[in-house]
Amino acid sequence: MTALVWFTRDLRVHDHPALRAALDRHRRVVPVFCFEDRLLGGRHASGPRTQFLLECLGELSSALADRGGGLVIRRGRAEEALPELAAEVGAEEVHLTADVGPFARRRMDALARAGLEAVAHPGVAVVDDLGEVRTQAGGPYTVFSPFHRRWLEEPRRVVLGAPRTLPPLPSGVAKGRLPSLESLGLEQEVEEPPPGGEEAARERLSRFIRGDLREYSDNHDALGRDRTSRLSPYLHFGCLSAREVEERLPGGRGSEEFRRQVCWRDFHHHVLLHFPRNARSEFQQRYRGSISWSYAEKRFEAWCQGRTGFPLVDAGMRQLRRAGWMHNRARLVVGSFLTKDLGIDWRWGERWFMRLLVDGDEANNNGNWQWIASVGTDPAPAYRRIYNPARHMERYDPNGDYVRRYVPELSDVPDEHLAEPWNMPEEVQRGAGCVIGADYPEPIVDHAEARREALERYRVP
DNA sequence: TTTTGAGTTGTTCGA
DNA sequence: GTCGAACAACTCAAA
Repeated sequence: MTALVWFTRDLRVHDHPALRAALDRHRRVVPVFCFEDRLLGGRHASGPRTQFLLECLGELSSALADRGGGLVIRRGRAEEALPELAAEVGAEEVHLTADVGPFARRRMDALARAGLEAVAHPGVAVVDDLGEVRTQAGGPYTVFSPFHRRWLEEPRRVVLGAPRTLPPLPSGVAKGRLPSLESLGLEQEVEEPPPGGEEAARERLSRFIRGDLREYSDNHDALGRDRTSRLSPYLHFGCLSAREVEERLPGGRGSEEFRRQVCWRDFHHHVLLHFPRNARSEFQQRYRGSISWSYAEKRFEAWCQGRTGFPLVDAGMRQLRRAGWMHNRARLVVGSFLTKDLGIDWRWGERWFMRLLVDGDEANNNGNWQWIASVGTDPAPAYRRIYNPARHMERYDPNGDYVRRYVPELSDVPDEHLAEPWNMPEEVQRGAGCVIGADYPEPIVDHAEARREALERYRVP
């Protein structure tokens, strides 16, 4: 008996329930990854993320080969390529890790229609059956805190080790080759991307647990220090299982806080599972079609390029361009700025993030964009989510380390003018080599005025 | 069914 | 500079 193991966003050998189940039940196991043009060229296409994916796959392939097996690479629609491969190797079922997005779920249905039995296993979230976490009334949760309380009580599965050995691939099966990024029609737009792969992921997790986790509660919001885990890309592609991450937390205040952040990931996945239409429209019905979003392209472009004239916003956006990643606190500030100060449709911001973020994840990205746009699951009123970039800089980047790292024009601006450089007297501007309007942009909006207009927009009957 | 407590991460204004 | 109040009433989830 032969089975396929279809890898999607679970690119690891440790703690992999689908792989383990296939090995337990079948003598021959054929691991496969399928490049889908729909994903590579669709609205979530991304050069940086695909490059990261290629690195993960290269390493996964070696890890499987080191254990006696291998990874088959195919190109095309899964519901065509997988039944084809199944026929080649005489497999009747395919094991995979269940996912929550609308696309992943449609794809799984298509596979069933194509006549290949698909067996889904847990492995993306911490909790096994996210859809079955229910309120007492039997419905899905839409507020984080009650979800979190319940989530802490949910049963957990046992963390699995990596298999020691794997059966060899059937002789004669075409293994296929990893494509190059260029051949996929994509380019690496990011200068300093994180390295992909399970090894890098496990190394980073260990380092985080030994180091910054202890002081995580106090430091995770400090932009200049940047003591976050940076595990998000690895969690997105499943180089690490979220369940194993949780299991390895040693306890204590930092662990509690970090675990709560991991719970947000499960929460966003839970919400998207139950409300797939969120992928395209507002979770809150009262805001669907009732807010007149701006589509001002020049302003959007200024935001994308980090040239808004607000140092913290620009630093965040340039970090995204440079690293394919942005500090969470900065994501909130740039998100608030785009949707509240510029009044631009949150979907534009969501799309730009998906293009550059190595950790770009439909559930998390959509959930967080809707949250900061005040159209999602956040119960707080919009006026509490209009962030002042200057106040945020004073609070979370008081020495300007973060801003100066990513906005070099401002390196010599004195601390007291860094949050609002447009208020610098002219001779100070010249002294700092930063003339506003020449070396660094004028602010593209007046925040106080933009705030008043935003409050108007959200005043929906 | 009704009631009750609570809701990630704020900002501004005026005393 | 510091502090408390206002922002605007609403909906979720559990008891």
